[in-house]
Amino acid sequence: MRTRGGDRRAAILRAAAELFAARGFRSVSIEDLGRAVGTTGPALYRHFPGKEALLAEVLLDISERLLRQGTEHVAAHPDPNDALDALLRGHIAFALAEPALITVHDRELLHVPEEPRRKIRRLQRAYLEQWVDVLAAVRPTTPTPVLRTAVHATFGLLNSTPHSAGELDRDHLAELLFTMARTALLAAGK
Amino acid sequence: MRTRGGDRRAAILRAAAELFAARGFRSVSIEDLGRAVGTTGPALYRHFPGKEALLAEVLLDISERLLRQGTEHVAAHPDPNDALDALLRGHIAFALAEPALITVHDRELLHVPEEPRRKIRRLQRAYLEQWVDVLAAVRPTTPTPVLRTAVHATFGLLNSTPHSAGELDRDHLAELLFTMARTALLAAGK
DNA sequence: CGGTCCTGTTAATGCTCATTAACATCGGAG
DNA sequence: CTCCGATGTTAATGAGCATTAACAGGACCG
Repeated sequence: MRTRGGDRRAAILRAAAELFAARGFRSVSIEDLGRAVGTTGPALYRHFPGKEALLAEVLLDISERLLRQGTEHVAAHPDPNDALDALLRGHIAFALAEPALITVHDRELLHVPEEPRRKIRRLQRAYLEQWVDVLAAVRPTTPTPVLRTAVHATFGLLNSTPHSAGELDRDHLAELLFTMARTALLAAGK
Repeated sequence: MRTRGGDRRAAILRAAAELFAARGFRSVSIEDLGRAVGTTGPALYRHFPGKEALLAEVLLDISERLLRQGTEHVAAHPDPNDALDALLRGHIAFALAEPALITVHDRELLHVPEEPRRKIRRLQRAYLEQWVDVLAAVRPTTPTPVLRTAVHATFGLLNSTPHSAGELDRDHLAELLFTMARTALLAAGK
């Protein structure tokens, strides 16, 4: 029994993110995951060493994508104000496109085993430092701890997206989040 | 074996919030909860009908406290600008004082059984509507769905507190959050 | 005193679930 | 055509854990 694109694996990752976001890591069984991609539970072990490793890979993937996207945006915009806007729009686009990933991302890190968790944290920290560096260029007099905290808080604001079930259409929501986040971030610098 | 204050029950609720916040509902066993308050696991059943009911009570308590506090603040400030500031400061104080409660509050609702969940949601919605009403008085021309979403996003910002491990001291953090949230909220109204 | 409620304790009970075993099937390489 | 590796399937296995049973002591009330 072969899949056309050859990516049962990718399908599992996608389904896992969705299910973990909706019901929480511990409440999703291996059998649930198998069923979601049209196989039985144990088939999963042909693709991943175990349930926790699967979660780790989901989180690793998210963190890497965010960091890579951030790096690209920063590189593409020499002016820090432009870079900041690009970071904001990029993060918002990601959050709107992949609410499940965003949800899992800050909810389930706790269930990842020690070693991959360290790596994920490193990536998350690197992503955050990108923001801090850009922000520091815009607000040179504000102490770094303040900037770091402000960026953290901004992530909280942006990642609230999945909880705001569609009262607004995508574009208005994106615009609203952009405005709020940008003003909040700049207000943080005194 | 009697407890002096007679509140084994309250101790369990406190410990549960702490443990659920740190490790997640499903990862905390009845035995863990018992041990945390100096008894064995099953003793818990003398105070709560079960683990889910215990979680429900924790969340109910939080939601009620936030709503009550909000009501008081709104009642105490006829001017909507003052009321908004009071709501902000109140929420921030709560989040800083009880990071565990805040964490559990928006992470574990999913594990609460149907019936209490409805009640908790109603309280959360009522709390949110308090903010929306006050904000609407300050920004009369902004459509309600925008205000609602903005308040949601602001909660995301404020509740990020537990994740910002102490880079800043309490007072600076509170002030920073206040400034960011206030500007974001007001910027939302065009 | 004697009984009853309250709160604990330890020892079942049963279920869910991750993981592994043992056994198919199929497609492609030779 | 045949063999092998990749991928599935179903049936153990075993652990963890919520919940319940059965039993005990102490406080308070009469």
